[in-house]
Order: sequence, then C-alpha cells, then structure tokens
Amino acid sequence: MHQFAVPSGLFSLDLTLSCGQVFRWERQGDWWQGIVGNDVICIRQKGDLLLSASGREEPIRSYFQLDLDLDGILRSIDRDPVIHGAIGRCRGLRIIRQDPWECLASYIIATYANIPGIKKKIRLLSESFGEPLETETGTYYRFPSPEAIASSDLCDIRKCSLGYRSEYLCETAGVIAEEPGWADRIAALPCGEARKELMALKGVGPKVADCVLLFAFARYEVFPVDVWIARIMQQCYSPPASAGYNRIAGEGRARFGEYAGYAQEYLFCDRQHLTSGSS
DNA sequence: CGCCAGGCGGGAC
DNA sequence: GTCCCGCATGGC
Repeated sequence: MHQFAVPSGLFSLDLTLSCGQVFRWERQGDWWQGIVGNDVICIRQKGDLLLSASGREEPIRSYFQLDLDLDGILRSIDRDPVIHGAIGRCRGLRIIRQDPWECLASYIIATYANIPGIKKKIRLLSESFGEPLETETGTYYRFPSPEAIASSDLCDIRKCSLGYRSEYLCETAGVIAEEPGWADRIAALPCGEARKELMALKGVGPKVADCVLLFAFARYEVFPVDVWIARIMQQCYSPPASAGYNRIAGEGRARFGEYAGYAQEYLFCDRQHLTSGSS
C-alpha cells in the first residue's frame, strides 16, 4: 500500500474520475479501479492523502497532473459569477492527462451519445478487443490498440453497439496504426495545425478534435463545445442563440483566457446546476 | 412510449 | 464559409 500527499484542498479524486472526461474507471465503494500507464490501479482518497494498492507514484502524479498549479489556474479563470459558482461546487477537479489514442477513440465513440451509454460502448469494445489483465479482483481489459481495431472484422465491432460510429472508428484506427509516431507528431504541432490534422480523421469534427487537444495534449486554451456547453453559454452569458461552433468556442477562449479548457470542464461538471435555472 | 445524448459527414448554398 | 439533414443506439 502506497500513500502520498496531494495538494491540500486542490484535488478531488471523485470529481476528477466521475465528471465525464474519462469513461473506463470503475468505482467499488471508496475505491476506484482503472489503468494508469501499464498498470491496473486501485486507488482512493482520504483527505489530502491518496492511497494506492498498486502502481508507482510518479505515473499517478502525472496522470492526475498533481504538480500543476490548480489554485493559480482557478484564480485565472474566475472572472464572473457563473464560473465562480462552478468553481465553488467543483473545486479539486483536475484535467487528466489521457493517452492520445484512447482519448481520440473514446471521443469518436462519444459523439451524440450520453455518458452512461458511452461507458457501455467502450466497455464492450474493450472486453471484445482489449488485452485481458488478470487482477486479484477479477479480469480487467486494456483499451484496444489501434492495430487490434483496424484488423478486426467490422461486423464484430458493430456488436459493441457503436452504431454509425463503427466505420469512423475502424477507418481512423487504420490510419493511426499506420503511423507509430502519430501522437508525438501531433504533440509537436502548433495548436491550430494539430487541430486541422485531427479533423482530417474520420469521425473527428471540431468538438472531438478540441477534446483530444485538451485531454490528451494538454492544450488548456481550447474550449470544446458540446450541447451542454452551448446551452450554458447561451443561458448564462450573451444570448446569440444560434451561434456556430467556432463562435462559441472563441467566446469561451476570449472570456476565460489561456486556461479556457479548465473553465469549460468546470462548467460541464456543474451543468445540471447551471441549466436548472438556479443561477 | 418519445425525447435526448460530450456531433459528424455530406450536401446545398 | 454557414446551414441543414439524416443518422444507429441506448438511457431515462
């Protein structure tokens, strides 16, 4: 059993894992089980301590970005009463540093679906095509590699109830599998170039591209716009009702600055509160 | 049952 | 460039 300190009052494991940025972690009582790097991790939080039944500290610190100055980020985006309320209710939420391929594939699958459904699709896909890992609490499955997806029969992929997303995933998996250095190449590009490259992939539009830039490549300035964010921006901020994607995303970027992506994630996490008319 | 979901591709204009 | 539509499937 390892334990190590997290920044006091500036990390919430529960909010970070359950806010809908990642889809594969499973909660069992006070414990969360998931994968960090190459290891299956069992982890829980007690106050300002993180307890881990397995796994080394450094990959966990990196995965949760525990060395990032969250307090400074929150102060920099705390620019109006709406985001101020969201920060108050979601303090401790951190943007996870995700694996690029898993993030890309997950958000292709996530298009026009709800979060419980997304989790199910990704679980089916992992159990069908991912490498099994035996643990003391049962079998866990790795997220399928692009090679595993690309070389599988489309009919089998369809069985994971991905619907029309099956073809997009399969085609994009093939492209990624052909280029082993894909993630490094994208990481080295300026944000706009990286976004263009991502959007050239099947099933990747502006929203998926921005999610991948934010969650896998740590481009904290991007402001992904889904139906909830569009609703919040229209309801809580200026009311140009039918504004296109890039206009809303640009407004978020301009309003919240270089950590607009963090503001977006706090607004998304607080979406029920913000859209139920109580602000 | 009907409505909605972390949108996208393909066309029209 | 923007607008519009169809879309598979499951959750609620």
